Amino acid sequence: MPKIVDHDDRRRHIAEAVHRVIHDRGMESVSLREVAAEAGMSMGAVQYYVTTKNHMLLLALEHIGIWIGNRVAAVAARQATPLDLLRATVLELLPLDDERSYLNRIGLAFHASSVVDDDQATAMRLGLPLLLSFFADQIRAAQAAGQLAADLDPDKEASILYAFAQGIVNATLVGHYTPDQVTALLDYHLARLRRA
Amino acid sequence: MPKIVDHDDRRRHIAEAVHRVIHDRGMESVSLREVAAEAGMSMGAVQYYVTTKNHMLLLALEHIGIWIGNRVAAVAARQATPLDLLRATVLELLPLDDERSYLNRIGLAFHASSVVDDDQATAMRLGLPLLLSFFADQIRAAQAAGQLAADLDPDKEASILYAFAQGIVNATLVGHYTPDQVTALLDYHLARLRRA
DNA sequence: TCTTTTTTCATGCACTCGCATGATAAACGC
DNA sequence: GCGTTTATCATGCGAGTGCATGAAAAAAGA
Repeated sequence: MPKIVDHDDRRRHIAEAVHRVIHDRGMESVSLREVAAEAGMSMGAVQYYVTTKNHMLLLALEHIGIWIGNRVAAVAARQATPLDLLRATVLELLPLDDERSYLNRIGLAFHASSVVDDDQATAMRLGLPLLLSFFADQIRAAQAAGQLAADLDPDKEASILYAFAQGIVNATLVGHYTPDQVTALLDYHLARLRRA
Repeated sequence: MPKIVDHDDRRRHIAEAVHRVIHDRGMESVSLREVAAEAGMSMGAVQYYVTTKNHMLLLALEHIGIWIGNRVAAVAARQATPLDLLRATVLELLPLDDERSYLNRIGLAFHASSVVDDDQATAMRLGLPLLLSFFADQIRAAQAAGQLAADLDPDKEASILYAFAQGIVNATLVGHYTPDQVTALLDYHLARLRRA
C-alpha cells in the first residue's frame, strides 16, 4: 500500500490558502500558481486535489460556509436567553475584529463572484435559509419569553436583521463604520423590537 | 485645427462598455481588449482616453455613481410627501427590475473590488454620506409632518435603512428574494417606523 | 496643397493564465 | 528486494494580460 495522505486536510490547507489570497490581494489575484505558492506546495500538487480553478474556488467557498457556521454554533451555545442569542449571533456575523473582518472580506468577494457564477451562487444560497430560520426561531422564542414585542413578524424580522447585518458588512469593509458605531446601530434596532 | 472629439462622450462610452462586461462576464473578465471589443473600438483608442486599467475601472465606478445619483434625483423630484420620497428612494436602490438589477450587479462587483483597492474605496465612500444625510433629512421632515414617530433617531434610522437596502441587494442578486418579497419587507419596516 | 495637431491603430514585449503531460518520488504489502 | 499505488513535481502549450511604441489616418487652418 502506498503513501496515504489525509485528503480532507490537504483540501482544507488549499482552501485556506485561497482565503488568504482573496483577503490579501483580492479575488482577481486567485490563480493556481498564486494559491500553490501561498499554500507552500507545487502547482501540480494543488492540481492533484483540485480538478479546476472553479473547483478550487467552490472548495474555498464551502470551507468559508463551514467556518462561519461553526463560529455561529459556538457562540449560540454560550448564550442564555433568546434575545442574547440573537444579538450575539448577529454580532458574530459583523466585521468587529480582525478574524470577523477576514471572514467578511472573503464572504463579500464570493458574494460578488456568485452573481456571475451559478455554482457559487447555489453554494452561497445554502446557508442562508438556515440562518434566517435560526433568527426567526430565536425571535419567536424571545416573544414567548416576553423579551420581544408579540406583534412582530418573526420571518420578516429575521430577513430584515440579516439584511441589516449584510449591509453593515458592505459599508464597514469599504471603511465607512467603526465597530462601535456598528454595535450601537444593532442595539438601537434591537431595542426598538422590545417595544410593542 | 485637427479632428476634435468629445472626450467626455468617449469616456462615457468606454465606461458603459466596462459596465456591460462586468455585468455579463464579471469583474475578472474586464481587460483592455475585452472592453475595447465591447465598446466597438480598437484597444489603442481605449488607451488614448484611459491611461491604465485601474484608471478605466475608476472611470466606470465614477459613472455608476453619477448614474445612480441621477436616478435617485429624478425619483425624488416626483414624490409629494417626505415618507413617499423616502420609500421611493430606497426602492430605487433595490434590484426590482432589469435596469436596477444591472446597476446593482455592477455596484456589488465594485463593492467587493473596493475592499482591495484603496482608490476605488475612496470613490465608493463619496456618495454614501450624501445618501445617508438625504435619508436622515427625509426622516426628520416626515417626523415634522407627523408621518413618522417622533422618537426615532433620524441618523441611526437612515443608516439602518441603507444597510437594510444593501443587504437586500446582496441576497437578491444571488437569487434569494423576489421583487415582491423585497417590497413587502421594506413596507413592513417602514410601517413600523410610523408607530411611536 | 501643405502643415499641424488630434485621434486611431496594429504590433511587440515580457509576463501570467489554466490546464495537460510524463517523469519521479514516496510508501508499504509481498 | 519487487511491484503497485498514491502523491508530487517540473515543464510545455496556446492563449490572454497590461502596457509601450511608432506609424498611419483624419481634420481643418494656412
